[in-house]
Amino acid sequence: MSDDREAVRAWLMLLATSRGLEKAVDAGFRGRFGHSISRFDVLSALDRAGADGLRAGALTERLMVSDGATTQVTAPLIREGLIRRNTDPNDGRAAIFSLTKKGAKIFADMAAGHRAWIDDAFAALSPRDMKTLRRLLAQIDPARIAQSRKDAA
Amino acid sequence: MSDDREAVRAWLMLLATSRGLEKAVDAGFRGRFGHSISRFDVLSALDRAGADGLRAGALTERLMVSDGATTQVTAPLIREGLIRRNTDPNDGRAAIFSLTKKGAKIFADMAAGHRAWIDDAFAALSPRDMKTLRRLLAQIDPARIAQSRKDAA
DNA sequence: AGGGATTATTTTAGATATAAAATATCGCCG
DNA sequence: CGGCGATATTTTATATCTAAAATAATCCCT
Repeated sequence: MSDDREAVRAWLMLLATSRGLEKAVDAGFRGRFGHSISRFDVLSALDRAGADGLRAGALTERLMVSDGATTQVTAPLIREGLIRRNTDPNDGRAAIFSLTKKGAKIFADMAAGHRAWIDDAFAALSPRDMKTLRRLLAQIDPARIAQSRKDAA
Repeated sequence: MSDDREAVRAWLMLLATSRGLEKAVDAGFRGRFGHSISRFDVLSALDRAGADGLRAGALTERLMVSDGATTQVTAPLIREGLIRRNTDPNDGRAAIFSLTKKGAKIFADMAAGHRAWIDDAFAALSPRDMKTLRRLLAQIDPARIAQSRKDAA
């Protein structure tokens, strides 16, 4: 094991940057659209999925949250008519979520704002820097922690 | 504005990596010590502050959370005797939090686990990579978002 | 010194997350 | 074809977080 703490320092900085950006983006969405970043994530996933929509399980996977969270975050979006929830005709257990026309329109506006904010925050980085950043991030592997914990047990 | 979406792609990756690590570390702390990552952050801040401890406001600042969250996250740590809360003798409004001997001991154990987990997760990166990563992260500026939002208003 | 503005923190109300229990439906085996 | 284990989702009980109201103590001006 190395004697310094380069990895911990990098991790603390990664966490601070991510939290800072997340808060700023969330504040932006709430202020301009009255929706949280979590709801934007839902709209984004459903927008990508297209007309077929996504089953609750698939949506949960893309959002990286628990099943319960998906049920809860979709509820206000349904109430406001941005997304709809249908039961799969082939499987009565499955729920299928999809964007409404209204939801698609609002998502487009939110995505444009999001894009502009992120471009601002990353303005100091060159395209090459951003590629390097992605390459480095790709090498970080959270799964190794769970593995290491299992080995220790 | 650039025509591609390099910044958004980098941001999404940054967010996913940060969330993944945060969840893995939190699960590690909960499983091995019965404490959340938030509580670890409190112990860490107080450990650095030393015997003098930190006022509630200073602690809030270091944790990057709201005042209310600080009150709430410290409560169970006080109940379990890991930290203590004293009123500043020179200012009856101010609360001063500091580590107890028991808290310092538990923090040392948690910090060792944390260090090992992070080293594992970052194992694929060279020390030079980690310096590069920190340099790139340092150039990302969430404050530009708030600024940009204000300008637009 | 008295009293209102300021400052420090806690409390409260509401949003969002998780884990686990509950509910509902499906699919298959005998 | 009837029932039981597996699967999909929701509900419930907690844990945290934020924003704003409430509480408490200090500062400072006249």
